[in-house]
Amino acid sequence: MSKKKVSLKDIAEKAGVSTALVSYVLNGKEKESRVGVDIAAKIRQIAIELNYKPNYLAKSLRSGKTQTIGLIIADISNPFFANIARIVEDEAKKNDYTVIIGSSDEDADKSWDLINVLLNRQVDGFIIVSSENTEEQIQYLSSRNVSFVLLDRHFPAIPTDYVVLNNYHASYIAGTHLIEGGYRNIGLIAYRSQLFHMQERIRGYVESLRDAEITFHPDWLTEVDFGRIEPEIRAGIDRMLAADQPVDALIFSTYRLAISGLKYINELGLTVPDDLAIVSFGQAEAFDLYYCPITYLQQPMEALGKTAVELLISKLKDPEQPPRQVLMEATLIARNSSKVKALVT
Amino acid sequence: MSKKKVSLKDIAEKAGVSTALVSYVLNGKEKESRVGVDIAAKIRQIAIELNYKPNYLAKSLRSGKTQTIGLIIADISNPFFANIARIVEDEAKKNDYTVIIGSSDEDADKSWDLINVLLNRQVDGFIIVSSENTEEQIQYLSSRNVSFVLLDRHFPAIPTDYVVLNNYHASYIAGTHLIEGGYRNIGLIAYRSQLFHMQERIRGYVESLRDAEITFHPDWLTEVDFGRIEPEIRAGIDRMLAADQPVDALIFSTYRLAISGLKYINELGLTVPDDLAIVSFGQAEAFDLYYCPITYLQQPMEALGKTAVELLISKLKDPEQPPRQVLMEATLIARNSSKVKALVT
DNA sequence: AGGGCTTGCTTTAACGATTAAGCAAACGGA
DNA sequence: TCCGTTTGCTTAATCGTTAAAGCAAGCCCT
Repeated sequence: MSKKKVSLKDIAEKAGVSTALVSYVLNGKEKESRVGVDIAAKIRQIAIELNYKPNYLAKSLRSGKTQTIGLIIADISNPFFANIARIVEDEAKKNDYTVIIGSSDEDADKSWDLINVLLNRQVDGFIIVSSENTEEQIQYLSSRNVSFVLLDRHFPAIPTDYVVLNNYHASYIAGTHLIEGGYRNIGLIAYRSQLFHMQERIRGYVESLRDAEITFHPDWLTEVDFGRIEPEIRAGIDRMLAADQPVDALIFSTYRLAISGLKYINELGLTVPDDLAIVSFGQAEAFDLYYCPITYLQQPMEALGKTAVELLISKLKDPEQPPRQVLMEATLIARNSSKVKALVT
Repeated sequence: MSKKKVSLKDIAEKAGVSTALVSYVLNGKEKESRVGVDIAAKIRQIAIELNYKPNYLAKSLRSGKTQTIGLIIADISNPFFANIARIVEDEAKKNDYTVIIGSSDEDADKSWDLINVLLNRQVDGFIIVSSENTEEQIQYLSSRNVSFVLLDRHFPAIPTDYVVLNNYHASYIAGTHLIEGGYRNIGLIAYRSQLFHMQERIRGYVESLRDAEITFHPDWLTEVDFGRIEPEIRAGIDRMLAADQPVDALIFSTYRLAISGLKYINELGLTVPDDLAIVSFGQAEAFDLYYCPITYLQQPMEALGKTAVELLISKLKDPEQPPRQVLMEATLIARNSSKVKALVT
């Protein structure tokens, strides 16, 4: 496409020098390479005149670096991840990196595909929001000495760089908040997943009950299959409400589960928070719009995204450095959906 | 990073032939290049053994093609665009293209930046959701003979390839739907924008009123500044409700306006649809979750994204072909927010 | 048998940039 | 004056791939 590009050679010819000199000057290596002051000025001048833009492909081929980061995200249609993507992109650009985003759609095969495509494209490193059953992919990258940072989710068994939420604590806070609001029979809806962040969310919830000396009732925990969210949430909520000790509050461990669950709660004609108090992970416009604004755990998205980029870039500079791990805290944004329980007199 | 890559040379050495032969074989040019059948087989064999992966950088440098598409989106945090991005990515991958996504955040300067970065990265072509005041950017690309397809928004004054919604008709349908539901005083909230798609949405609305012989009242139209959505929507709704002929129905011309508007309507304590019927462009989980599900104009996202990719790829194959324009229809999904007006007796 | 075609491969240049190595001219020191 | 250093530039190799051009051996045809 388009007009012929300006290359070093064009500048060299116009200046009557070799391409080497031009390269030295335009890369600020005039000192080390003993380039004459006047010719350097002339070269710079001509470069501007011709509006020279270096060819990244050639640069990359030579250097083996593409200044490109591969971002593999579990689900781009989730607004949380879409925002993370935007933040990562911005931050990367500030550091002169370009980001190639791929969505694995929570599918291990798609994730493999993406990794291979991006490796082929010679990305310098990865930021990865891992899906289920992708440990081997992470191991593979590790074994090939590819630089990467895990974001939002990590595998405790594999020593890697990562930036994640303190999911245990976030969940614990959510449980405690409801308990302090007078709710006693608190349910949790989570994904049926081996992913550590999900296990931690369950653990935090369970321990918040235990610390308040509330006996956890197995019926209060619904684990939902990723592929069958709708029906399993319905069944789960039904079961929770029909339990010996029916739940009076629900924690949703992700945004998507909350959306689905709230729809069903609407259908059932239940009122939030009188019939059922709600706290959810994630954040979304939908929560503001709900007739009763939803209490949610706010994740430090900016910080998560920025830190991931920082860690990766620092790793790219010095691949030998030991892995760094960052744990961040969520903030509970209390709203009406979890307001102090009305006394039943 | 990582182990040394396998190159054509490695295969050539192992097979005891020149790299040229290897290149011919692995590119399926054995016939034209008269490569011996047995040596071809041997080369292929070795390539598999060594797990050869071609170096895209070198290929691209040589060919001038990167098999990469730049996707510039007006706002990635908008779920509509995030979904479009995903569809474009999938479709591109099917055609062996990689997508680099950039969000211009509705900002012309950022859009310029992105275009330059991506041009420097030698993308083969662009798919662009234009922001306001970016005609000159489109003109520039045109004049440089860069291949691109406009998506969702276009500039009628510039002859380009594009794939957009029939915004006029969509808006007309929305208006007509409300009129048929018995609403007479219908307001529209739109962006204050010169972008053609927005103008068309306004035109469609106005003409739906005219065709129903309803006199359009200027107070019924609120145009909102992109940077000041919240306050201007509030002011606009206040004005519409205080008008001589207060509105009994509202059309939101984008998803984001609807979210903002509905929040305020909630605050005012108005009931949808009894106090105010609603129809909105865009689609989102939030609309399902609202206590009264929102009627919306469903856009053929799949088709939009896929067609854009198709047009672009076909343009890349033959850059000389005349521009093609595609107009798609929205479907009105009627729900409770616009149900037939209860008779006031 | 000698000229031309076919077959099967190699050589070489090129894409655009970087960089080690080389080389001539000018300069400095004793 | 002579040798060694510095200065200022060029040459050439390299990254991995492609493709035009070249070349030797074997074939056919008359």
